[in-house]
Amino acid sequence: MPLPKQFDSADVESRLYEAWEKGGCFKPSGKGEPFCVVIPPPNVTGSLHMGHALNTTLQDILVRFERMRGKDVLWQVGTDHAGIATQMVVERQMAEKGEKRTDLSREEFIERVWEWKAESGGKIQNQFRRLGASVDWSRERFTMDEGLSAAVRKVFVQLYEEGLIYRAKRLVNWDPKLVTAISDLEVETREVQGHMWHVKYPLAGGETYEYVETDADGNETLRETRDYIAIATTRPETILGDGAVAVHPDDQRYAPLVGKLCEVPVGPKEHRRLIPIITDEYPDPDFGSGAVKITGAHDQNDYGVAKRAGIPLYRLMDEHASMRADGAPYAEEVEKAAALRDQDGEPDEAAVDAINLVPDDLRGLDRYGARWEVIGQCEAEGTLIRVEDKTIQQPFGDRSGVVIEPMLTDQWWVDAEKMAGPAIEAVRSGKTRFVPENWDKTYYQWMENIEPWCISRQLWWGHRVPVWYGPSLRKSMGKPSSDALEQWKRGELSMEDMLMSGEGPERMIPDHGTKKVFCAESSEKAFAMMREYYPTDYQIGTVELEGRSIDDIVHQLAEKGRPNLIPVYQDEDVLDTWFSSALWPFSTLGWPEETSELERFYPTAALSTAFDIIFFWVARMMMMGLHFQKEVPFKEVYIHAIVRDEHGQKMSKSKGNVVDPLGWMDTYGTDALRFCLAAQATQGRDLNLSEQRVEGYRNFRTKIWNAARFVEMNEASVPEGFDPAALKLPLNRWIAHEATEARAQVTSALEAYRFDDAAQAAYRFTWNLYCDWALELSKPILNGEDAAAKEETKATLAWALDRILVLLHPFMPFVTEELWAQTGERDGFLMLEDWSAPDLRDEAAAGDVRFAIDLISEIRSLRAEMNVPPSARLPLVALGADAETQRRLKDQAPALRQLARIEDITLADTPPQGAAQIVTGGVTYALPVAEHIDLSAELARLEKEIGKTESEIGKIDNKLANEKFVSRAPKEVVDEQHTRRADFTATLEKLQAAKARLEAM
RNA sequence: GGGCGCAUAGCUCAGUGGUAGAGCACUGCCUUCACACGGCAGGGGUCCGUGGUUCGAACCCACGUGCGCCCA
Repeated sequence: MPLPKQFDSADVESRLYEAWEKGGCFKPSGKGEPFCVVIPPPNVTGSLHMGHALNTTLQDILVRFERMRGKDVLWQVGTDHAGIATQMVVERQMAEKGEKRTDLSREEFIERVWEWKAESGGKIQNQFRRLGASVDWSRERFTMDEGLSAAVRKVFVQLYEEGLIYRAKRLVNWDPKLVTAISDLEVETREVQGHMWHVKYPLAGGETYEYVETDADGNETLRETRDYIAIATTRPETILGDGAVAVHPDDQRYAPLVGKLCEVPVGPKEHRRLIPIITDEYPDPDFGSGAVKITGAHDQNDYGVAKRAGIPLYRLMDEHASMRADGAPYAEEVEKAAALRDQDGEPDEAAVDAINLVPDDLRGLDRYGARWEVIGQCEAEGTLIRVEDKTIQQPFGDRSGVVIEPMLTDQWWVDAEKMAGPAIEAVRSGKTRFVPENWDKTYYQWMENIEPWCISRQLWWGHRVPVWYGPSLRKSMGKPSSDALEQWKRGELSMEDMLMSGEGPERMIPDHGTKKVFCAESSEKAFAMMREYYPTDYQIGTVELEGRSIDDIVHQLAEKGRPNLIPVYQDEDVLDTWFSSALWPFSTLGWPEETSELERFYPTAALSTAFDIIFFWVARMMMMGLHFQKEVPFKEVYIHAIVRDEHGQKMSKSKGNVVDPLGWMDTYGTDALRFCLAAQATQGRDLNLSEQRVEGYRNFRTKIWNAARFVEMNEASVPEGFDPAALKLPLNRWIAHEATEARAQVTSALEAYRFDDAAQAAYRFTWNLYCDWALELSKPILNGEDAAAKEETKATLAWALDRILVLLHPFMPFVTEELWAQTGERDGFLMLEDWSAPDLRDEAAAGDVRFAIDLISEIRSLRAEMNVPPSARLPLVALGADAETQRRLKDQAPALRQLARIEDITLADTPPQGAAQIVTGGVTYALPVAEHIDLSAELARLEKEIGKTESEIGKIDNKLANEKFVSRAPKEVVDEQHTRRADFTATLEKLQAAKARLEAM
């Protein structure tokens, strides 16, 4: 069946992908050197965007290349569970039916998420199939599947036991809409129009000072007596939680105030708090007033200052970023704050956090409502100096779209600093190498300044923190009297007194006021730990808090007459999705089981990803891999570009310039998109994607298709026992030579992750050598009389086409596989074909064919310039040709006749009358163009050639005249210049002779 | 403020000590029997600027200008 005229990408793509998968082509062969790549797991709710398309295409190119080279390739695929995104998707779905997550129990909700995943969670996987990704689907993993969850729990428990995971109160990015901590990655900082409010903080006790400003030369520009310090803030509502005012230690304006107290200028007048004026390197004397208010619980920078100076961190807001409404009336809370401040030593974090410094009238307002109230009060009191319009950087939650509130909360943390050491060392020592290598700087910079990693999220969907809490034990005097117990139940006796009222020997009893942590890989193990810990006469029961406090539960149990039942509960938080992704290179290979895959494929060979997740993912995989496997997770990290639109703009939904890769795949075919992405994947620069370029590569695909049709129409095929090393004709030996060169170029480019060079080398060989010259030069032979030459040429064309299919397969898997199937009797799939081929370089044959190519090109150029009609045939006269040239002319005569439309070829010592002349390869050729020749045009053309040649000779002469060049430059460079000069001079002489002959006419 | 980049043809980009390249776009010619998603030919460049190193700089170094991005 002949090849169809057109390649139908839609039909071929799905059919072939299925065939590959069915044929087991994506599975490791079990033979050869192991080569493993783990796919960066896409979000299970995600769909394919251009970044995925690029990353997946590049990986697939590498993987197909290595597979064809005979390596034992495992491309490990899977998705991550994307805690927030997935929970949101399911909640949105529920909302459509008028349901809320909290209508369900946690368990029921998680069940719903699994149902959603079963129905709709496979979208991006199918899109990977459309891209042609040769991943091993039989090993697909999901971060929430049983094995990966076991890995997560094991890692958590071990790190906890090693002290590398801990619970602490620190500042996090709090999303008040989603009501959870989120990672830096999920925070998008945007410039928005805002304001800067300048506010006076009166000095305590009405003190005054001389405020002096000077210019750069030290001249005084302002002097006044002030009884306040001015601060500037973009968030006036946080004034309520100020713990200090900070100035730069070198700022002379405020030097007299350091160590003094000033007044927080809002809240009821009679309860104004006094806060210290301190120094810190953070305030920029040139920014605002130079004095910065410090609200440690609601600002990253302030947090640092407060921590350094021991300033209390007053939390002002609740989980919805509304002003706190808990605690005692404001007057009492202020006193508590003052009492804590006056205590010696560091204030207790929890005690400070319990203090609510929001004045009674502002409690329950949202952040912005409170802001206007605060401004209003300042204005009324005259402490508002001025309001400045200002562009400010504001953090937004990328999923919720609301302003992120830096907030002090209790979270689980990984002590990343301790784990970073080996991860830094692994890159320094070259165990893991970044490509391009300058990305290691980004890695070092982050690793060396790494912050504790917040791993807990206040969600339901995810790996639940494997920690259970119960009361700790403390000593008691024995069993309390039943009277005391009754009194305690009625609330007439404190628990303490009740417990101490007992008689008999001392014993351990639960103290519900303090927590005991049980960290274990399963509830069973945790339960066993508890059983061990608690006295045998207590029962242990697991409860879900579901919004209740443990005190309430304890009380309820007591009321029900079950004081011997100890309620324990699991931590309600889940872990950051990145925590499970950090284990990806070994968890997907089966860890914690000791699998043969883990043994064989870890460390993996290469990781391909974009630079923006070096921090969030690459660095963390390095830390976890080194900690748990004692080896790096991958030997090389290829960092590819970010895909931008054709004008270099970042693609974003708001700009509306997002290109859907699937759309282009529909229009141009997957192969064209893949080739385009590879050809543009240069190192060290972003990738500006243009539709015209994809179109160009679609044309390239069509070109290959048509070349194959040409081969087919000539009934060319590779015969049994074909030996490309035994070819006779220069043309055939030449294309074998070029095929060898091309394969070498593509191979070394791919080994160096130079996808652009690899694509270009394959493109050039296919189009500019095979199609433009091999096929064209074959035509006179195929149409000629020499049967043996015909057979050899047909066989070679078919063989060379096969080489092209092999070479292009990693880039364009579909069209190449289809042609492979359609153009011969094949033993198997092209994708499993051997990449290697014998070295068939032959410079002599290459020289012969290049002679023809050069001469044909020169003649064509001359004809075009002389406006010789394409149909006209011209005789060619070689002037004083040497023996080799004569041989070549004889050999190449059919080619010259057909491709340069030469009539016949003769040798002469002097040119015929009225001939245009060209000089190439040291020989002058005359083309009697008689009726076509325009004498002056031909003279002008020759003069131009002469001018160019003279200028080249001039440049070389300058060099050679330079004594220092001759004496200091390497000999071969000098020799080369002599050779070049000789060549140019010979050409020049011949050109001048040609010109002289014309002038003589 | 700290860090990382980029600046080469109209556009998008390779090149990185010795001869300036590609693709696309552009111009002219050609429906020739694989392909007009094609063929042939052609035009087009102070390699951002200024210094320095060197026999020699688009390339190495310094400074400057402009533009990105990351961290704070």
